[in-house]
Amino acid sequence: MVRQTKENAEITRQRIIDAAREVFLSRGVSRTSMEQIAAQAGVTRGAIYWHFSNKTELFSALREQVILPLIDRMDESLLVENNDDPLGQIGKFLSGTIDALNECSYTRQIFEIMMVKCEYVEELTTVLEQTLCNCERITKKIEQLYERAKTKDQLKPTDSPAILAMDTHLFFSGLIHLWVKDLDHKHYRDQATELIGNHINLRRK
Amino acid sequence: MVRQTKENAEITRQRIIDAAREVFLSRGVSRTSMEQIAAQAGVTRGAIYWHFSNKTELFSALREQVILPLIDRMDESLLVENNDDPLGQIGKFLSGTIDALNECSYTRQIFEIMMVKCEYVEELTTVLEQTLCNCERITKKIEQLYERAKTKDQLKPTDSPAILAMDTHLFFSGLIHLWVKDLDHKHYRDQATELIGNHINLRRK
DNA sequence: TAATATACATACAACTTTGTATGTAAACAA
DNA sequence: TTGTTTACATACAAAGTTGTATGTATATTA
Repeated sequence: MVRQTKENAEITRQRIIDAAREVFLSRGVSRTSMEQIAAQAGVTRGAIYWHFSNKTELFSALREQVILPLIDRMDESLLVENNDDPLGQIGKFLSGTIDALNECSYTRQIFEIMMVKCEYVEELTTVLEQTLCNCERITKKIEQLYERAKTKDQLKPTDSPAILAMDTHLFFSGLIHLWVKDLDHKHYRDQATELIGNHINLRRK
Repeated sequence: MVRQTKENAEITRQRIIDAAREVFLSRGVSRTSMEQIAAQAGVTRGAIYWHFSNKTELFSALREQVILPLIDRMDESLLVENNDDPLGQIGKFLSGTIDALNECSYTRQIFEIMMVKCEYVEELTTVLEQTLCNCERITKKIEQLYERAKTKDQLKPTDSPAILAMDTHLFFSGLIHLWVKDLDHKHYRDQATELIGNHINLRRK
């Protein structure tokens, strides 16, 4: 097979991405060679270099396939809509993200790659900046929800929405990190929803 | 110089570790070669291979030089001693760790290496397990302090020490991660102490 | 239907990296 | 003082990795 149809080419491209995910996960991004990815995908390096100019671009494609939809999901889930339980909405947003990880092994694996099997140097430092930037956006949206919770009298009057939002964001960052690292479901994976519930309840009036 | 005294050999060994830290930080662990470390240390690969059997062992030596003292510091700082402000003691423990990062650039750099410039695969997966294990220990100690805070009537009566401890641990994990990534001191590095104070105050009766 | 662009496979050259083997001069021990 | 070990430097072999150049059969287009 030397020349495929457009559709087949797209399939090949996706197979390469999937192969990269698998090899990245077991060998780490830096240690995997194009040859290893090609072997896993059942093609030659030629195919990879035709679809991607180098390993960094392949990694970016892999990452964006999961991160962009996830960001979209977060954004729409945090839309400040008419809701008479803003505090509960925050909880649902957090556990919804965990659910997404639980339900989709692709997403889960790519999270693991990004968090413990990837080195953020040179071309990839921008990825970290993007992540921080996204954190900031989400924190602001959470703050809006806390403000609505305050007007609905769900919070303790002494607590400020800005402080609560930042605290929740830090809590959730820690949870995500430990969730990903908790491969044998010892302390975080199975308890995540409960931990989120507890965190939210600590804020209840 | 072909044969050094024991003391000089020890100096060389430390120079190699220091060089590794610097190169790891700028190029990532996987991408740095022994040759690059040797050049930075002003020796040849021969010297490195005499002191360390391979890059993994060199990395471990580098890591333990910082992690072990830090764990010791945490442990003694969390010693449940007679203290009439256990809640404040938790806060001091957390900000003390941040202070340690602020004060020692070695520690700071090695944290950065371990968190965003290193891939945890194969030989290094045990490091992640150790980290989780240590987290568990610290959470338990924090829980003890929250229990003392409860008996001292510092907490809201509805809040349980176990839940508070876990929540604090997740908060702090998130803070450390974001602190390390916040290279331009935008949102976390300069505000860390304040964030910790807010977190503790959320628990106050 | 002929020309062209596509979607790869194959081949090649250059460089890097690793581990080890060997050399060696000085420190140390007897 | 003479071996022996130490603390490296140097040399070498083997393998891996990258990017590109080139080949090629088939879609696609005009």
